[in-house]
Amino acid sequence: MEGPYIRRRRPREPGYLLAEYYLKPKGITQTDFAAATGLTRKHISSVIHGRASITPDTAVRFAEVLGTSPEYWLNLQTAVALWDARQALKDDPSIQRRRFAGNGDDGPAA
Amino acid sequence: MEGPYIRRRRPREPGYLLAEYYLKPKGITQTDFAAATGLTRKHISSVIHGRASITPDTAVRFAEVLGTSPEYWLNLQTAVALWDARQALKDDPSIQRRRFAGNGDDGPAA
DNA sequence: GGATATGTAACCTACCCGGTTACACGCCGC
DNA sequence: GCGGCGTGTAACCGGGTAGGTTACATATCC
Repeated sequence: MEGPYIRRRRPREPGYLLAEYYLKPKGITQTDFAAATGLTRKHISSVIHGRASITPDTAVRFAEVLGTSPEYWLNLQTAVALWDARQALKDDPSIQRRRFAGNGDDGPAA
Repeated sequence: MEGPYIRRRRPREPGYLLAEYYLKPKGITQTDFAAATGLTRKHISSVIHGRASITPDTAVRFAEVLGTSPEYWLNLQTAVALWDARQALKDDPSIQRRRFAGNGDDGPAA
């Protein structure tokens, strides 16, 4: 194998999962969910459409209302953010890759 | 038991672990590490002292240079951020807790 | 006295979270 | 037709913060 496993496709936005697997099945409107979380209707809409991301604050609010764990929502978000960061830095020459990696595969010691 | 397990004390800053378990043991200076990651010396110092947090961008840079996973650094950071968010929202009245929680412990169905 | 490593302050730019207000559209029931 | 509801979205704003530049101070070691 060559290198760590990296998703080929961008992970789903957490907002998609919120709408598809929580709000829709339970028949919860965005308006009601906004009221329950203490956020604005507009902000919930932004999250669902991927224009706003899940912050720690948002994750705790979602978790408290839905009875899930905050880590669940936050991990979904960081997966997306990490994927984006990897893409952006893929060939960035300002990084000296494996410069201080633990094992001695940085060439012969001589 | 009552409620989810929550750390009593704030998790360690990832910067502390960077300095204590990576830079110091390997004899890497902040200056060299900054050069290797493509960040500024000042910014590395800020991360180590908890004045700047690990973003996805930073996590990827650290991982590439040290040969670890980006998730490692990012998870350390989100653990701290989540702890802070939980504290800040602990008694926030704008959240309707368990309003849409799945199981029916929201009272008798009458 | 030099060079090196670090902390830190002031200042700046860019980004983005989350809010407010307002308008437009589609659907439903009357 | 018309009003209410749920939703999308645009414009605008305040505040926070990532990360940079420059500069100065300190401590250590040669």
